[in-house]
Amino acid sequence: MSSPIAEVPTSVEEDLGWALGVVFRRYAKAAGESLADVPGGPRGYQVLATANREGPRRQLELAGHLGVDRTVMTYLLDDLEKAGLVERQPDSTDRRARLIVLSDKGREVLCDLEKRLTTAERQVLDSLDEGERLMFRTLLQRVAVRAEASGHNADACTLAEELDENC
Amino acid sequence: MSSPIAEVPTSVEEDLGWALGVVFRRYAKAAGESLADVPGGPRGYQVLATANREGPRRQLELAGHLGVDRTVMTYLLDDLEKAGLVERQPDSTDRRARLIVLSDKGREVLCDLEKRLTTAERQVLDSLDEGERLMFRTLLQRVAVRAEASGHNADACTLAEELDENC
DNA sequence: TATTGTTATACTCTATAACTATA
DNA sequence: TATAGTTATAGAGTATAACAATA
Repeated sequence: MSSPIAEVPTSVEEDLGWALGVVFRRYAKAAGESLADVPGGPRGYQVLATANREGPRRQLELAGHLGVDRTVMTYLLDDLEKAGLVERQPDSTDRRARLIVLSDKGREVLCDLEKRLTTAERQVLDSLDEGERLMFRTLLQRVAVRAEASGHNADACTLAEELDENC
Repeated sequence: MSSPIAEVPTSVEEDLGWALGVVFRRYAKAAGESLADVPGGPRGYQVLATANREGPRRQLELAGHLGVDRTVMTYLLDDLEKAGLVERQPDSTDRRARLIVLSDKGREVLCDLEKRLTTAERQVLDSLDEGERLMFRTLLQRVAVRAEASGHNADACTLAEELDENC
């Protein structure tokens, strides 16, 4: 009905960027709708999830983990704090820094949000069976963790220059 | 050195959205740097690649395939056309529409861009071995093709409501 | 001097609305 | 009346710069 393009599955070799973009946008849309009432949307959720999983972290750490600017993190936390989901607590080891901790309400809300997100995830990974889903998530997670670790200072031209493709 | 978060690989069960975001941004950054001189950057490339692979398509089709608004597509094509990489040709079956076709120069450039992108892709998928890379790309492609097909009219609440997670 | 966090500002990107020309 | 494409405008999101407090 809509676009006649890509109804024929193309070779796997091409368009990693396209596939990543489609899946990312699809998930972002589904998650955004599921979390429409959450301050900050999917990002607000990620702050809650990270603070809950990793324990109290500094704003700058959270910003790096989420891939946003520190100024964005300020606004995000303002909203979450106004909603009573997190608190900014002083860091006794560095009085410049603030540690982000979940409130009791934040923990409650987080539990509910995780259920909602499971729905969104199912929608996106609908075309995979149980085993494939696990495989996909495992590989994606590995790529992501590695990407974050080697991270923000991308070693751009370090390892590649010579390539021979059949154009 | 940078953020101490996520150096401990977390359970696969959580944070699909986080992993997708990290990998997507990582690829976008690498691709953006590789294609800095291309009109429209990675999107310009995708227009060229799609037009080459699928043959002449209408602007609206391309916009849907790339996940951008039709107005964005206009600007994008303006730049690509100015650079002599594509041409807007009349569609004999509908005089309102324009078919996007690659110029000879566009085909030349595309070949070079594909080589560059292979570098970017290697960086991103660095942590996977040969077999895992193929598996990951195959699964991702499947998810993406399905996402685009079932597509833009997401059947949001169609299949899920009941969920039991251990919070 | 460098860093954490905040605020205000500017910029980029994208979508919205109005328009032309076709159907 | 509805659709393909263009243009101008407004809005959302993001980054930049300047600041205060602390290291």
